[in-house]
Amino acid sequence: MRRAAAPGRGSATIEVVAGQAGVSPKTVSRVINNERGVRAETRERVLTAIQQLDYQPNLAARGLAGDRSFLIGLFYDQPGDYLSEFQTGAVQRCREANLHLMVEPLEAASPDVGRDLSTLIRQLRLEGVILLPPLSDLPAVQAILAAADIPAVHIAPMHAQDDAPSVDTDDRAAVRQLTTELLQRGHRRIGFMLGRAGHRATEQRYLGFADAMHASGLDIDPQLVQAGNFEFAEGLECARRMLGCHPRPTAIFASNDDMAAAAVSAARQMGLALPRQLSVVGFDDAPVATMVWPQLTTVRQPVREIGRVAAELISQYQPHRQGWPRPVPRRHLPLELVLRGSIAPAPRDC
Amino acid sequence: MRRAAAPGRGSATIEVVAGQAGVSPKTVSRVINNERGVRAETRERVLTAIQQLDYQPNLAARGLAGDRSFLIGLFYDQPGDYLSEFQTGAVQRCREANLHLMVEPLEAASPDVGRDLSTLIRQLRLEGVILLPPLSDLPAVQAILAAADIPAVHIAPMHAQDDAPSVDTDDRAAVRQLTTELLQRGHRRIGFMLGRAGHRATEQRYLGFADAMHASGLDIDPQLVQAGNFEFAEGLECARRMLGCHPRPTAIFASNDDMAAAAVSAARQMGLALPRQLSVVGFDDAPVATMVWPQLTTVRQPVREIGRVAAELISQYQPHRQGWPRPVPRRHLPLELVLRGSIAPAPRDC
DNA sequence: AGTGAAAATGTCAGCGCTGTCAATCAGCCT
DNA sequence: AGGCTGATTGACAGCGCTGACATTTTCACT
Repeated sequence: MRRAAAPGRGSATIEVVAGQAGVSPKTVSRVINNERGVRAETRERVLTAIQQLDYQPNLAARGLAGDRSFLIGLFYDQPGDYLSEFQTGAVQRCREANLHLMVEPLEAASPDVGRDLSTLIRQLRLEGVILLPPLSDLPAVQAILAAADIPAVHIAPMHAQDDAPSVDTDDRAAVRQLTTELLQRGHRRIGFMLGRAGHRATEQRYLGFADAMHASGLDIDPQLVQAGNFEFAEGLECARRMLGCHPRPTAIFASNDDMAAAAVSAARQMGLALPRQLSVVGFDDAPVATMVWPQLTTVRQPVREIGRVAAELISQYQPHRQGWPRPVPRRHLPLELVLRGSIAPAPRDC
Repeated sequence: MRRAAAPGRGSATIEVVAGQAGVSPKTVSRVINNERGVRAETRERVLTAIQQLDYQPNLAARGLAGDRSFLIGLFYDQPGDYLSEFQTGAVQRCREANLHLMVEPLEAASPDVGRDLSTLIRQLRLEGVILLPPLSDLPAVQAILAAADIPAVHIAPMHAQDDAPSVDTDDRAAVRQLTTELLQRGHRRIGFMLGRAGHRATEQRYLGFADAMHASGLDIDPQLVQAGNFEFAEGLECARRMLGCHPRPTAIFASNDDMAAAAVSAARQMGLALPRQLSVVGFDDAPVATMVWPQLTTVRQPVREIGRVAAELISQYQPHRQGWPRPVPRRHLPLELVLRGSIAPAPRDC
């Protein structure tokens, strides 16, 4: 039995469009889905009808009939600026591909991470997922995804999977270059503040630092390498420990801007004049980078662009062909060095 | 013709569950949708079958048959910490209600804001939307929503609509209290830095300041009220202008922490000792509040909780009854004052 | 003009649920 | 026991679209 149509809501159906264009519903469907095998003139006619009727295909019906969902999942562990920038980029790209993005929190540390993910995937029938670090490196997550045969794009994974595309930036080179800037300004004792364990960024940024030091024939004083976790409070402790060393470092490279800001703060509290007595470098070009004085020399990440690219990669997956194009796509996005007032030549008296 | 089922993907259908439980599919449907009129014992049997088969109803099919989408839209204009905290809370609540959240950027300033919104609503067939400021005050947006008959929850709207629920916090009272703290410490010349025009927060926070000043019989020096826009850079300018006044203010109340941090920075650059020569107060308890020295006295917003409540309100809408419960739900969430080192007694010599 | 192959278009069932309404059942009264 | 009422349950079509396959059209070439 035919029920009353919802009043006003929703738009015309595909049949109405077909009538208006003088073709069968199937042909309209072909046009909507951009299938080949429709004469240009016919396509034009259909498109016109769609416009005239302001027709929007019914997602649920398309999904049910075609066994699709048009949904991409974006999973994150930590809310924050990074996430919201990233998702803004990803949504933009999804719109162009006529996909939609479901942004979902997922606790990396929770023992239920697998079950939670699994439920979401099956409930939403996601066509693909994007994993933000550190989720991109969780074996439990990868297992679920593989079992469900869901394509995943990993953002800055520590260990790139052979069969999973990834997007990252060359943090190592950027840190190497910025460390070299410090070396060129005469710094020899440089402290390094590590990020949270288990992140690619943590590893790569340190390696870049080591690269530059070794290339200049300098040894790294283990006392001057402190384990932070990307957070300000921890950065404060690290900085204090470093600045308590003798001889004191003349520069500190922090793995992100929050910790760099902490270094600035700690130094100031110890009465040091910045940047004369201490140079500080950070990473991310976070808002705080321009909120401290002197403003931080840092590295700008194109976060929104990374989001855009991640969404683009997902849409390259061919479900019914062989899956990912070969070789599996990997994108490395360029980083931009941002030189600001927080670095200066090394003091003489050191 | 029956096509081959997708291999492995997806779960059992409602028919399989019905078979296992020895009831008709319709009864399973009743249980899933929590309809009344199912005997407790029958319900139990169905639930068991669902568990055993790990059945997940097909969203697309439910949507198509029931003319629903199970989707709530969250629209934002500005990415950032606020957004990502908010959405985390909203998603949590949505999960409990078996709804899903689509987070979508929408440029408030764009002339296409209406068209963009309209497309999204019709494409996704959203069942409700949450509007973050300043979208919550855009007439164009409200018109679209009303025309499409979509329930909307407004977050911190300037002008609460009679027929639209809203969630907000009593910024006015919080600022009044904190201003009083300054007054009690002997401050008389207090500068106030406004937020971006068009936000409820901007208006309410200023009113709270004015309340406290007037309650103490003090006049507000127009020179000491400067128009910022919630951003650090602008805050820096505002602070410089204020601190250039004679006599200099002994305290500055900024409408958010970024601008308060700017005030700290500006004061420091002018050689003032903080908090001895200048007290500073912010709002939000943003990360930067504990990254500057001295740490900012501020107001903590329960952002995640606001998100949760917004999602809860949306699910109170009764599409086929009279719409919103009466009176239209409005929630005011409590704010927490956070007293930190950035305020001190007013200096004598002023 | 006639032929065959490829291109374009159409037909129709069915995706997995839920709305409508009909059928059945349990409990209660006379 | 029979009849009545309200509570449960079931039968069935159809939501709007797309997959598989059938049919028609087009067009190059004989």
